[in-house]
Amino acid sequence: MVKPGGKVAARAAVLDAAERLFSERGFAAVSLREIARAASVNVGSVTYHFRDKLGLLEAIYELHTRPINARRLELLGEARRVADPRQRLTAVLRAYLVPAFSSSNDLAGGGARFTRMRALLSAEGDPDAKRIIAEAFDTTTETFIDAIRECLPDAPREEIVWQSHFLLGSLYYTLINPERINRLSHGAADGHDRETAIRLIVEATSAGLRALAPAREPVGADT
Amino acid sequence: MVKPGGKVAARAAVLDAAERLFSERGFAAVSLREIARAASVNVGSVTYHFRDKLGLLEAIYELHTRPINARRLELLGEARRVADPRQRLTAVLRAYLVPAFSSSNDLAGGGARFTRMRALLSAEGDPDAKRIIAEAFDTTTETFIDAIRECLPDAPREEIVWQSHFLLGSLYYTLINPERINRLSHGAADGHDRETAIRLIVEATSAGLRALAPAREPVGADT
DNA sequence: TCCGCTTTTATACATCTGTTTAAAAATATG
DNA sequence: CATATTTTTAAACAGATGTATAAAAGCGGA
Repeated sequence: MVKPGGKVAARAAVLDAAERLFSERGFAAVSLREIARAASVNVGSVTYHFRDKLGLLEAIYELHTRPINARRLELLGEARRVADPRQRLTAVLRAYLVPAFSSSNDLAGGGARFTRMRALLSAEGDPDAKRIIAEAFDTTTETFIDAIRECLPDAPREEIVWQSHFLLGSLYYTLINPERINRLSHGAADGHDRETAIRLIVEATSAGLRALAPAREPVGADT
Repeated sequence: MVKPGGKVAARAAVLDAAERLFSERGFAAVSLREIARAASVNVGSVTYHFRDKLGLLEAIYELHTRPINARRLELLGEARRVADPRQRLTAVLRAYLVPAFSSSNDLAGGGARFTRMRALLSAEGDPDAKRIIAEAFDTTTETFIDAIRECLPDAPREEIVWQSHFLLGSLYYTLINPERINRLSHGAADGHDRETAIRLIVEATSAGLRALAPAREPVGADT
């Protein structure tokens, strides 16, 4: 057991440095020695606290998975109480996105840094890492798919799956390559602007989702 | 100079093996010895033909960049001649996607394998690799953004940039994680089905784009 | 203070990395 | 065939990697 007040500053420092480096350059490309150096700690100290490089990754996941999912479900509960189906859909999508995107200042509580790390990890094929990633968020994702279906009863479920897949791809790619937005927009837009990113991903996804539902209203606002 | 008819089978074999391995596991995670082994060739032979690990990556890029861009512009030319703006938008998006997605059987001519490799590379932060990736496709992307603007004159350019960014993110994530579609859909959909993927990405993106055009922005998106 | 436990350190390990070298083999050319 | 060039090979290089080990240091409670 780790005694409170004991000299365990190293553990937190390693955890923070590892998360930062992993989120910047991925899992395989960062060495334990680099993490140790960044945390001003000996290499052996890393394996002492976390057993493995994979153990370190596990610890990072354990730190964030629960809070992010909890916050997501909390926001989802609020969203479900929105009466207007169209606004409800927006609220549901925001409930999914915001906790994954929001402030990374706190070590715990999730945030963009951790999500960026997950984006990089999902790209690396590392089979051992995949075991850790595996379905840490899938059940929550399914809950959201169900919530989306409640907003769009006529849309086929498979296509909702595709759309939410695109949402995640948009999120990940924006976290991985934000400067591409600045480049292609000639500076008119900023890819690091998280609020704008969330808003536009939500708008794009809800438009895509609504396009799935066979036109309910025969007359009315036709695009 | 490489004489035609010379025993340069090794070069092609290395190129193919490298592209396959890079597209499966990324750049940093694949070693030259692994590539050499897969191509039944000596390690020195790889550096003889390609100088570097980076030279190898350059060669793969040179093999695909031009054909893909040529095919894209060819299809774009056809798309621009579509009269109906809505159908034209769809054709423009397809012109962008199809060459990046289509058959990977031929070594040259581009395809999903090469695009998957690019998706992985864009995730790895490798600065040397970034130099090679840099803007091999950005000018083509700008051409497409202009073509989209012609279909949607009222949409602000920055938001078109964002939307095409999401399109690329959706494409990449689908190529990286196709099995997630199968998992979340409980087998009702197949993430490896390229035609469906193209169709749905096009539908989602055009819906998102069209949502930009008519209504004015409700300012200030607060929770 | 001394003791027992936790944490940190230095060091060593085998293995793998990208790259280079010089010799051997294969091929083309006269 | 003999020669010149291209291509392939085996071997070695220095450095980095993840991990293990044993000694040292730090610390809380008696």
